[in-house]
Amino acid sequence: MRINFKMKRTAPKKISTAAHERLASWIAARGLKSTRQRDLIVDTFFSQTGHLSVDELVEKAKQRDPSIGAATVYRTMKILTDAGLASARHFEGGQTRYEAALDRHHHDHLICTSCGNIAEFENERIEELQDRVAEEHGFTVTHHKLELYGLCAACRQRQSNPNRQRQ
Amino acid sequence: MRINFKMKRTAPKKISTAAHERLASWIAARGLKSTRQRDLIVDTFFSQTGHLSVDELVEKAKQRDPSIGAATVYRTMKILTDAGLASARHFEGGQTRYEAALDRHHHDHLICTSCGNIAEFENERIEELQDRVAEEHGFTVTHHKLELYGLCAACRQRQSNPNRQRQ
DNA sequence: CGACAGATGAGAATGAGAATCATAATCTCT
DNA sequence: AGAGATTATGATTCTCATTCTCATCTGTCG
Repeated sequence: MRINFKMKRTAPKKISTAAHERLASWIAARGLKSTRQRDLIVDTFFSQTGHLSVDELVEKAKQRDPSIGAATVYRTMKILTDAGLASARHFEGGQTRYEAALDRHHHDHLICTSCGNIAEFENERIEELQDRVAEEHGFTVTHHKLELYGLCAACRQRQSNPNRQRQ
Repeated sequence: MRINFKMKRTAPKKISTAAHERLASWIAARGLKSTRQRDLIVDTFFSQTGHLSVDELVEKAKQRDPSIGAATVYRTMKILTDAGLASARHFEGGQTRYEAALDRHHHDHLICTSCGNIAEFENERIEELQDRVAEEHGFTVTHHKLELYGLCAACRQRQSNPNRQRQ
């Protein structure tokens, strides 16, 4: 199954200065350097919403500076992830996707296999049950992955009314 | 995180003739052919327990017939999957792992990130909650992925008693 | 400024898996 | 059993995401 994920366009996001500050101290704390490219990529990332692939990020970054290399984007996203400012997700489809993680609660995902739309949800009850299951098996859970794949409302509609809404 | 998954050694499995029969009719039904290699690979797969990577299968198969090619193992596992006799899992670590699927209930997984041990569980309540969540978001779920990562009992013990049990 | 550690970009390397292709094996029909 | 048609095999190549390498460049700190 080859899915063409698209971004979810939800609330507009203000470019968080908190993120920049946290990144700055993270970088300073371990002798890394602050560079033009890094800033540009970070800026680009935080000015988008949704779950971005590296490819998409590279494309957006190159619009601002065509000399940006893909390797740098990979490297930068790794730093952001390590600093807790982004989190990497591995949905079906083979690419890693990143989402902003600053001050975000843990959440899981609903993914439309038709249009690639990604919705998020939290469910405390499910988490509790997971912990209980783990406990019963003697496991200590460090992280988990819960992804629900299927059709979003729009795509279900489209499939049951195939005569309308064809591109 | 690079995890070295190992097989879970649970109940011994008798080499299911039911599986062979089902495969035979599947193969017959679509004009495929029954070959020595295919049989060998299928046999090898069903004589193992747990969640096997293609690599591991290739290795085991080559022990019986060194001329077996990796491509054939990939192809055969795809056929088994299509026939509903195996199911492919994509845990962290990058490789696809296959488990026998004949007459098996749906289940999810607990994965030890230290020793690679994989335990299985079913939880009807979690499934119900997932469906409810999906419904609230207008999604129709076709499949899902629930994986709990952490330390199994043995590895937790080992880590809290680091002076014992070091290799 | 100057040295040096860290960063960059291009391209090569990697690894899992799919595709290709010439050859080989199997099935069907008689 | 033999022929012909078709599928399978194994080696190799290809793809794709990601990482690595390396020569060069750039912050940073004294």
